[in-house]
Amino acid sequence: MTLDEAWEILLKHDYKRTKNREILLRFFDEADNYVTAMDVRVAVEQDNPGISFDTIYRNLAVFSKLGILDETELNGERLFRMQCAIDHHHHHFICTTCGSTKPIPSCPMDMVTVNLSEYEIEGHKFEIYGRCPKCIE
Amino acid sequence: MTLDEAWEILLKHDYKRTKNREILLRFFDEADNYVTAMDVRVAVEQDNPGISFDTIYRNLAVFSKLGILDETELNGERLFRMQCAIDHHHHHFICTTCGSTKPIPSCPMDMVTVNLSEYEIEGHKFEIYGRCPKCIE
DNA sequence: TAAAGTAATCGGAATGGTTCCGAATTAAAG
DNA sequence: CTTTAATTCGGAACCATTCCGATTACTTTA
Repeated sequence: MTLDEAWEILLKHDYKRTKNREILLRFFDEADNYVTAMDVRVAVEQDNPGISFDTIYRNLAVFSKLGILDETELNGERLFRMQCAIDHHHHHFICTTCGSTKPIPSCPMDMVTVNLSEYEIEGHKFEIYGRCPKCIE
Repeated sequence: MTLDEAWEILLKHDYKRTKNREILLRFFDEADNYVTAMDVRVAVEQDNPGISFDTIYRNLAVFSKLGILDETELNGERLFRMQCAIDHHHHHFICTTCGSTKPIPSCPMDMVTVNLSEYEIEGHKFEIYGRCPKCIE
């Protein structure tokens, strides 16, 4: 997802164009790993040294809700990254060392044979964890 | 997994047979939903009113490490349940309201076509979330 | 472009789940 | 029965996250 697409979504939902949101989005636009709120805090320090965690978490939650960011969890920490540009639904391998990802084009939901017709499905999660080539060395 | 099997594993790894472990295992043996540490605390109150969270978490971590319990995470909370008796590897639908589960026999790892040969795979997660028939009403 | 209204931000305090710590207790081995 | 090491307790500490009241910054409207 590009910066412009993100802003388009935000403005459409009546969120204002603020300096902090621009800083956050720019950061995620360049990073392509999953990062924590603390990572974000450190990374945007030169742009806004006094940015509060309240602001970070509040906006990350908004971005996540609107589908601008992807969110997952590892060892009790929340991780965020820019939503992939790839148009069709897919999943990821996630490096547990650096947070980098590799897309997995297929979705296991297509192959689930169990009868869940009486169940109300809200979502699903498929992720492969490990170490990427760079982090193995 | 039965109580006896759990104890067999624990003793084999030189963990002692204590009252608290027995209480915890008995509880998980009867419950078949994913529960939080707080749920455990409340549930075992009559057996040991003064049981500390330290004891609960410490033992749950041991059980989880030894494969006696299954562990997952939902909305920032850790959830535990007795490891399934089903012998072959599988996954679960998890009710976000009551924590009950339904097995999904297939594993998406069998169908992943992406080349991950240069990656070191540590694990994977496939879960479907939603509401079970009982909780829909 | 000034004023008004509302959203967003800040700093710090509060929260909630989890872990740590030293002292006391308990299980297993000798 | 003693000894030794693991386990437990209670409470403090920790850490990520959220809440709060006061302040600041957008956007709209005139």
